[in-house]
Amino acid sequence: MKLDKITNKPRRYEDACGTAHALDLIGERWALLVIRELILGPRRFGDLRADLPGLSANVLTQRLEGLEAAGIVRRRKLAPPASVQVYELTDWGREAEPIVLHMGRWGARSPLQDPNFPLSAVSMMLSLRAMFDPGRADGVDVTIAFRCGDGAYWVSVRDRVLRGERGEAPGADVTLAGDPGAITGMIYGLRSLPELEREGIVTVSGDREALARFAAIFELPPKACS
Amino acid sequence: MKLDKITNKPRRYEDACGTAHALDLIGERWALLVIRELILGPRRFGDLRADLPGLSANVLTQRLEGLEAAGIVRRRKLAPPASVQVYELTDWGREAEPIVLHMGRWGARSPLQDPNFPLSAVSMMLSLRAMFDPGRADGVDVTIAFRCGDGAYWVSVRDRVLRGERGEAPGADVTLAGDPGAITGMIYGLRSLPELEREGIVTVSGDREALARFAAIFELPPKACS
DNA sequence: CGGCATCCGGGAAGATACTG
DNA sequence: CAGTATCTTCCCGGATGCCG
Repeated sequence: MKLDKITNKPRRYEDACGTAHALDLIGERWALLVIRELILGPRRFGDLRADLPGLSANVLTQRLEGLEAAGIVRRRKLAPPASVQVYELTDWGREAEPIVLHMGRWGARSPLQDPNFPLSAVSMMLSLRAMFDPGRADGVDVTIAFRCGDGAYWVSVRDRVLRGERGEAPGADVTLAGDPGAITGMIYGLRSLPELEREGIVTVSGDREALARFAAIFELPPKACS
Repeated sequence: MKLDKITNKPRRYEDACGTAHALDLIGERWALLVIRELILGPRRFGDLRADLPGLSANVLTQRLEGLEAAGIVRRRKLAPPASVQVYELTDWGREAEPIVLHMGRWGARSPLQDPNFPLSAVSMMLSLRAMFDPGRADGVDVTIAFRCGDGAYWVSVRDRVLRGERGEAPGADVTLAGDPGAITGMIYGLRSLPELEREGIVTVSGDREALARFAAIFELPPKACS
């Protein structure tokens, strides 16, 4: 947390409201996006930097320190022979996920949003979580593997439940490789798959019918008329 | 919205993620608290200043301008003879309420929160909305009126549904007058009502049994062990 | 390479005073 | 009452360099 030079205490809103206190903890610039990148599991300093392009190293250090002091993030050293340091959410930190998802759904309705900016793989996964509607998933049973950069992710829909994690997919019907933003745009019906394949942005292998059934579940919320 | 001197465009995260874009819009300091104060209806510039001590006039002006440009807040001139200007949420802005409530519930679990700071009347009302648990409201039928400063508010529980607004209560069982923070602390069982009355911080008139049934519904979430 | 300290410029936040 | 103008403080973000 940021320390005030005079009082040597974190700068706060000095408001007993829980929302205000939450903003004391996660309201600083980049803080919630760091949390977003940690929702799918532990990550290294460099991973975070790579997925948050505008965030400089010193600010990332400050945020991680603040979030750790607040009990939201924990740093852990992996056992040898890996012996690398990773950052992960605490149990309570993980409970901030609904905040991230709610903000995502709400923000997606903004008329000012620009879908042409880069999208991290974690954001792609969380976007699917946020936009999943069990009412449209009737009878769908599909597992999809994603390969984005050197990261592997997967999602499955079954019994009207969506699951998704980082790692290798257990028996995927179809594998998508490419840019997360392009993949997400395709799933939401904003970009055509043949075109993306023709341009080499996305490659597909496996059951394309399964992919179509999966994509049919998702729909972007309508823009708020401004 | 804030404008960058070089590009003359608002400073953004440049991230296609909906969460990041939401932060572009409401992530600036004080923005979400301004929204919080508007959730229960239109307010005047001076009302907002009074309920957000610490927020200076120029920053409030900037936030209101930014939120208006984003389509979250609208400024409206009341019809004569009132003829005063008020700020209110747009339909889409009102949909940010779940974000505020989620953050409130989550922030209330922080071990670092200090309930001794002042609490606005709107925060008191939203806190009740956030902490209401229909499962504990079985058979409760109570309406409570609040008088905080010169503002009137009310809540009712009936058929396991909580309602609450600004204004005069339609047939309240009991009326509470005093500081919102003290009232909230009493409802959550953190402060004793007899003591608050003895010290003149809260005054009660009406059916005290109804108040007790109402208060029994509410319980603060456990602190996250840090 | 990963993590962190330090310096610097620009700009946002905060306090105060002032105006219609 | 509803803002605006001004000034100061401090945070953000970039660059650099140190150390394991």
